Amino acid sequence: MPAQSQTSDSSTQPASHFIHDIIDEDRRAGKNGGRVHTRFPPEPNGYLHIGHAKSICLNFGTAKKYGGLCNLRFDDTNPTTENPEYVASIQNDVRWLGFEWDDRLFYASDYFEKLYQFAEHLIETDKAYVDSQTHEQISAQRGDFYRPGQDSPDRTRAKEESRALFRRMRAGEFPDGAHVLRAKIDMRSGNLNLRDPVIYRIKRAHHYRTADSWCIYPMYDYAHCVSDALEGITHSLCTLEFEDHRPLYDWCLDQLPVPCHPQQIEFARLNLSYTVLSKRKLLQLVEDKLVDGWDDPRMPTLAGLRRRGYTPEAIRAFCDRVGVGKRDGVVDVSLLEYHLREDLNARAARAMAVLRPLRVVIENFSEGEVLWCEAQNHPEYPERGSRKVPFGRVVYIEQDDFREVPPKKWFRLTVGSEVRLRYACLIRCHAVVKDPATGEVTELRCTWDPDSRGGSPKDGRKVKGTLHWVSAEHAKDAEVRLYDRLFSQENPNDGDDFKSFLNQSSLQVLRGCKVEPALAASQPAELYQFERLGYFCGDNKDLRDGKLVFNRTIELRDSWAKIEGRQQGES
RNA sequence: UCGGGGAUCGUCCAACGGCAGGACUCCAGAUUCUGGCUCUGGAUAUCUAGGUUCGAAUCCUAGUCCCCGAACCA
Repeated sequence: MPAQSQTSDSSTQPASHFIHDIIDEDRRAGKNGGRVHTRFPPEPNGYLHIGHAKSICLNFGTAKKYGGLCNLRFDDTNPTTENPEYVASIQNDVRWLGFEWDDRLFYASDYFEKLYQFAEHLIETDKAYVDSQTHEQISAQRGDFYRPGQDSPDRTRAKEESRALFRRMRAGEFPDGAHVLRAKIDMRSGNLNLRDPVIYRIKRAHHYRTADSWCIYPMYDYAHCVSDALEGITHSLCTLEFEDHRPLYDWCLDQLPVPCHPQQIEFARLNLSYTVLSKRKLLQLVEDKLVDGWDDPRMPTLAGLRRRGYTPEAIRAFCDRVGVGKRDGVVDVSLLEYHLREDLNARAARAMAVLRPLRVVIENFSEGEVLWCEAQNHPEYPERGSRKVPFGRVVYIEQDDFREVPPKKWFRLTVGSEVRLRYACLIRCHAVVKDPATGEVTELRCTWDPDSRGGSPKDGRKVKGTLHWVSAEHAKDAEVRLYDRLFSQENPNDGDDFKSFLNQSSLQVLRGCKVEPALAASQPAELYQFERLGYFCGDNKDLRDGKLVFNRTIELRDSWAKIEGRQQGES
């Protein structure tokens, strides 16, 4: 059985929720002929993040559940912020997450001509007019939360005149901002979105797909609902902030001869503790060089999570567990980490690596002799085989696994104590060698028990501590990047400036780490558990040309750190 | 002070007039050649006040609090 199938992908049948209740009811009533067709509609103005993953899983997952389809559509109606790099990254990320749109890749910009014709239809039916006032005049007339708006003097403009002006807008006869096309709805509505919203503006900007063929561009509220209808979408799922756009969504479709009228349903977007999930803020981190690009392993982008070592299965399981509701809240990042560890524990091959090496000399072990130790690749899956790890007279252990003055409940190494070197043997420490200048421990002098070859002593005595180690003679050098959460505050969105909550030690680069020789063959993005430390992966950019670079995806749970932390709290 | 939403363990999600349940987190223990994994046990919640009902998280009334909304952004 391939290792892949033994992982913990729990994405078989996602949990039900209020949206599926609505769809169940629609199907019972025979709406849309029982058909379910959704869409994921990103704007290509940034990289996808874990919040988008929730929407992707919802949209593609809903289609799958009901035997329907889900389109990928780029909502590219604002040429000033969008570009092909984002289009490419989004497609790459959706595929990586495990979803496929087949031949249903669409762009709102593909509908520009149709959108334009529908706009003329609105003018013909007296449902839209060209307003020639300034931006300031229009916004002053909009009123506010407490006062109704006032009709524009152009609201009663003859439709022939509006039509002529609109055509001249398209033809490029006016400068940016000279005119706009507005829907004629209700300037006194309590819903500001219905106070004659602008649906077309003049904007001389080069569009990454339509180049310079247009100088007028449709606005979201108008373009989105029509795009949905043109694609035969049945359920248009979006986030809560669009709730009071729904009357406008419905209004537009009610005025136009579109093939169908999709139902917009809003759900709560994902928020995660200790991070920010807004494209604006993420873009700032990138532009201000506070992180190393959109795929920095500390970023909550899918590209960043991928480089960090997250798997699509872990992210999907997380999105499924988070659920779908209408309350906006903040999901604890520990839930994400739980699903990550659950998947990685099943998936990752075990290996030994020493991050902060401490030299250990086994005095009664012959110089030049090598003991080849049989080490399992995965203790829970013996069928994944084992490897031979060389052991010699000099090995490295983790500095942190030795204490001259052991705290309570310490069962690692100290002078006089005995520990197991995993898969190798038992050793006992007799003496420490210190740097005379600094007093720093530089070497341990130990002896081994030849009757404990493989790690199990012949007399069956119990040894509580087991350490990971690497033979000095055979070790490979590696760079290891230790990542921690990007923000030190649980909700970095709370204060005045989210950047002031950046965790100053979110990245620690360790050089001169010692890894077991088998790791020399590791590949970019390959996942490991470095025993007793955590999950690591080969960096997908910098692991190359024989240079070993590993990213720490996440630490193992560390109950010793808790005990010790508590002890220190008590003293 | 307008319009739209929302209030259930610390967190997220269920319960759709009939025993408030699950997951994460936390705590205690068992097991262990990873202080990992696994297993067992435990702690913690219906915003408030009235009402309807044999029975209310759920229905009604009145409050309170939170979120979103005044781009020619999406």
